Amino acid sequence: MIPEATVARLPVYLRALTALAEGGIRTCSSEDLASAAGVNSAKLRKDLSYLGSYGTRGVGYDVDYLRYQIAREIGVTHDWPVVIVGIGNLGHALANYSGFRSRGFRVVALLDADLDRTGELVAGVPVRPFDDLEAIASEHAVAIGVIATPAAAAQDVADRMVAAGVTSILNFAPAVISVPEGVDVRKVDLSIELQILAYHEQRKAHETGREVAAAIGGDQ
Amino acid sequence: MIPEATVARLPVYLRALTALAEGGIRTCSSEDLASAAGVNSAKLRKDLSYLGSYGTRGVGYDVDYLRYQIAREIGVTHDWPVVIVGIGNLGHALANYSGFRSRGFRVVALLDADLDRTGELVAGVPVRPFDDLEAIASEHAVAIGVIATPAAAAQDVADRMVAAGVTSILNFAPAVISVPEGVDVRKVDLSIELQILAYHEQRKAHETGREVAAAIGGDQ
DNA sequence: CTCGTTTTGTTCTCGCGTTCACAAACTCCT
DNA sequence: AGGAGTTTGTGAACGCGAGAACAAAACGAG
Repeated sequence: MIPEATVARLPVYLRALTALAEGGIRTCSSEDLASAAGVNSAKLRKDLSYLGSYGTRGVGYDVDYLRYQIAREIGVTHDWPVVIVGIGNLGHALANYSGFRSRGFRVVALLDADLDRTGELVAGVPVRPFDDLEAIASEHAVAIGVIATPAAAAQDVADRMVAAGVTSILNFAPAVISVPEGVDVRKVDLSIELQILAYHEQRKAHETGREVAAAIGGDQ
Repeated sequence: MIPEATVARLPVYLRALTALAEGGIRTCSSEDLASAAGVNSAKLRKDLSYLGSYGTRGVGYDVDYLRYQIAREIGVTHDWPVVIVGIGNLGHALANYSGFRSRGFRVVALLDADLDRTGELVAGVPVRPFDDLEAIASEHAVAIGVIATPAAAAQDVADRMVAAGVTSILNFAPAVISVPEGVDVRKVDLSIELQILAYHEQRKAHETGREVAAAIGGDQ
């Protein structure tokens, strides 16, 4: 059993290894890979040790071999079919995102509740009515769904996805969705990320403000 | 000092409180708010206790009051100016995202290195050359920048942002960027999120596969 | 005023994740 | 072959966050 924190970093290592491979590098030390991935080398080695012993002491890791082992562990040696629901601005961006195709995912359908959009081509894939979800999910054995709808629709979409056999959901809608046991949900929320930055930014401003105040006003 | 894990949840509470307020609810218990935010009530109360004692025992929390206190703590009682660099599909989506404006952020500029885009209006804001970064940053006192460029450009953009006085960066490019001490970076990576889901999906498939194998093959 | 009910704020314990530090193992050079 | 130099894999210590459990405080009924 691989710890969740490690699982979340494996894709980062995979990307770093791919970058190294594209740079023509065939072997790397844990130090090299760690700095490419933005973590420290002890953590990297421990993470990799959960997968097995794929390195050679005194030498390092074979880039291609390790890359394959991580890809296999994550499960992206073959493509996963994915449906995207909600073809607004974000849905468009996701459909066009080339990183999906190149990293183990294939967008098999774009769905939107707005029937005026039906037939529109986005990134070469036609938009279809949301009601086609069940047919598409069973036809392509879709296990992963992406929600890019407004918040109000998110729970309904999630329910329908689960009923259609989807067991992993990536939710971009700014809403908390509840799903049955056994279904995984990951949430990406743009404005929450910004608010977290704002908090730290405010603290920095406070700090300097205090320093300035102290410098000007002295110790009153 | 508020723990980082708590800081990351405050925006979720803020959003849940806003939803409750819009539903006309003026008072709520920790249990109510916790379920709206998708956490358990003990954790919620502990998180809120870091801010102060804003509840009333036996009664609960005043929705508007608590909302203001959290907004103040996060620092979104006033708007933060934000620049977005890279107006591709994702940049478009971000510029159009209404959640920014309504949650304490104001997009003051859209920048793109491709001069053919200059002047194009996106969500009412004109696209300007990337070289205007310094002028815009100092004019509007921009502290927060968003990177929505391809991976190859991310580090350069980050360096320029830091030089222009940006001290918080939200990075959507699939690349690790390094910044000096004192600059905060948060990373949002779409394909990494999907890969994490893929890992769990594969494990589920394995599980059922084993169960099926066991059911068919017996205990050999 | 007193007692029972409700709900917060806080203490305590447990488990996970991170990091340090080092032994084991491999290469290279002499 | 042997020793010096590298680098991995892992055991142990430490710190942080999650959750349970409870005491303190407010409210309302009689």
